[in-house]
Amino acid sequence: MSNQQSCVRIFEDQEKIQQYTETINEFQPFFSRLAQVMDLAGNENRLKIIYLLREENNLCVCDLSDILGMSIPAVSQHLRKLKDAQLIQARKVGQTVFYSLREESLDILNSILAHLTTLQKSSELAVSLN
Amino acid sequence: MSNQQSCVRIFEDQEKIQQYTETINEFQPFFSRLAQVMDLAGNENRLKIIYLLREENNLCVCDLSDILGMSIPAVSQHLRKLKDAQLIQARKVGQTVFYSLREESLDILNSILAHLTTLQKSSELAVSLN
DNA sequence: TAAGTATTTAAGCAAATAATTAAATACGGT
DNA sequence: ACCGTATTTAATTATTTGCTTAAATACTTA
Repeated sequence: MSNQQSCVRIFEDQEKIQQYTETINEFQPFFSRLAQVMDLAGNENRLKIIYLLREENNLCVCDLSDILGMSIPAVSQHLRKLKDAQLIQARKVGQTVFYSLREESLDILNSILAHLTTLQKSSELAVSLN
Repeated sequence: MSNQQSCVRIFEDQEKIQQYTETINEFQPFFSRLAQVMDLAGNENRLKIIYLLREENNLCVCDLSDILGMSIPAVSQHLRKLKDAQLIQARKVGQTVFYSLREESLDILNSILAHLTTLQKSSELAVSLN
């Protein structure tokens, strides 16, 4: 940010801008975490994985690969990211690894997935209005 | 996907897998749109822009640049993406462009931003438990 | 302990992302 | 019509992403 040339608006409210700068700063860690979660949910395949894990707890890499038509390593790498971010957990039984959503992430993930039906409803509405 | 070699699990439920494949397929457009929105919110600076636009409707590129300490073009390009995805709208007054959240996207954006306070609360709780 | 299965890891690569800088556009006031 | 301001657009670049293929690891069973 070399180019710190503020605009020269007439009505800019320097105090308000200062205030928001501070608020943003104060909430920094939460913006960071929230963006991380949204970014993970922002990949279509990962979003489907999250959806499937909520529908059917304890799916293995294999199941997800079959359902989504993706290669095993591709699925495994997505799962790793979700696990690194503490959104899911793994449980190994024999040579099979079962994944499930973490209790602490249910809230946020459910609220994301809730919009699947919201979007569906509003698309039905849009159709019926034609 | 050349490597379509399903695992040879004993307890795989072929019917269930088939059923989920269909469900995923049926919801495809909604997964796609939801992932798009999440992806946009999954960038920390964009998430802050969304937050600021909700707090203070009608901010100009300049304001956002000042508050976030980002270059004007960087902000402008983020705004373009949000606008392309129909999440925000622009209103030009003189040479200033005021941005605001679109009515139709308030629902989903509010539900995302709600987690800022959720996360803050749970971090306070975590601290108090020490 | 050898062979087979489930999963992870590593290396490589094409595409997407987010910034920067510079130039273009649009508008207002003199 | 000219100058200054607000914003957008374009070109470039470094980084990240999501996949592929191949190899490594872990566990089960014969």
